[in-house]
Amino acid sequence: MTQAGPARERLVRAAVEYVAEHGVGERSLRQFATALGTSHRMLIYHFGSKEGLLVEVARAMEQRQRDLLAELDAAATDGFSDVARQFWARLADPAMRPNERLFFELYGRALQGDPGALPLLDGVVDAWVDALAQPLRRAGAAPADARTRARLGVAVARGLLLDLLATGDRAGVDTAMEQFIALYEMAPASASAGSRSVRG
Amino acid sequence: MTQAGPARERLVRAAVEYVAEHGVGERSLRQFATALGTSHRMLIYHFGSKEGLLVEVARAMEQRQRDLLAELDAAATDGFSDVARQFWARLADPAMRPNERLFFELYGRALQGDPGALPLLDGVVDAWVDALAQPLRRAGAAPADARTRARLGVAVARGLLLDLLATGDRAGVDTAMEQFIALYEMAPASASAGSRSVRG
DNA sequence: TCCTACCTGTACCATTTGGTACACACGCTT
DNA sequence: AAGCGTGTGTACCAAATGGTACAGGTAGGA
Repeated sequence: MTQAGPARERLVRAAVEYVAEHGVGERSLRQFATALGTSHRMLIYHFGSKEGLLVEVARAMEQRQRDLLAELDAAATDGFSDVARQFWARLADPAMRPNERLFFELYGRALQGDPGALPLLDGVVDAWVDALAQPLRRAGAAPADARTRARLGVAVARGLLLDLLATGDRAGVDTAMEQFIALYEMAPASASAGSRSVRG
Repeated sequence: MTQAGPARERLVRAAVEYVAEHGVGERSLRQFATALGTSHRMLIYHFGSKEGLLVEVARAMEQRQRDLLAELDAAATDGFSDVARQFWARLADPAMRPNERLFFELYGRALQGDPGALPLLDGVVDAWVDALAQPLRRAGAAPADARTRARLGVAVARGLLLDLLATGDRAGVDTAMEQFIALYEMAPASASAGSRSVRG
């Protein structure tokens, strides 16, 4: 049904770029086709179905996320707080907003079971926790604590990005992020929680 | 074009309930109609258009959020950390997940400009920051710091809910939330950051 | 009784939807 | 030359889409 080849690769790249900028919305196969400079016939040929196209776009999005992360992790030199600050500055950069809008749109659809977006959920948390926990352990955190802290960090970043995308208040979210980072700098070195349980 | 009346109220309630459980997805006006026990003709009559229906659903969702918040705020007796724990326990409760799935689905659509979801963005951050900053000031925080801390708290809650909805790992997100709350308990009382800027 | 507001069903509309059938062209091997 | 994998255009399909026209029902007030 679906095909492989250079033409397909080109289409995937074009689709990711287009969708990042314009979103998925209620766009039809034909609308995608004309926007991508091809025909709906070709999209069916290469991806089998509309859903197949969206799955591919979602997968490619995941890959972009990972690439950005790897890039930043490789360039790390200073202490972890500074890495976090640089990381956040990259995420909050206006140039990234189309990507993040798409990310949250697909995330939301995936949570509702949309088969065209579900692949995005694969490791959408764990992959980042793994990648963030590593530098934290290097900075001296105990393994279990590093994972918890990484998980919290991912949540803070995503929550503040949701805020930023809705309000556009860069200064406000920057201040909040700075408070978060500063909290760890002020707290006792091994700020391990989790021994105390959250009550219902 | 659009009408007002008890029948409409009934439809809005039914629509919110249905959409909370099944999401918006690509559902057609007719699918909504039969699911709501009415005809697509009636939805057009009461809401003018499909989009009008979704706007109303989004508005009602916002209201539900506020109601939950007000309820918890009114019942507050202990220190803020305990209020936060109770609050989180409510948010993380499995019964709330359909609502939260819908919230994030609509949030994502709104970020992409979907006119049927845009009303959700109105005060989607500020209303919560206002409501959280108040008990924080009562607990002794300086006004500006209370707002920053509230904003960070909203981000943490939303980020961890995204995590929870994707992974289902209640224990993991609970631990992360507990670490976040504990951070403020361990840090110096007036943990005001923001004097230091995030570099680009 | 008539009027008006609210509510609803049937039938219909043009347009668009995702997907298919089929013919065809290119470049490469055999 | 023949065959093959890859790619593409045209034409078509049944089904579904959002929305409308129109007719009518029911209640209450004048």
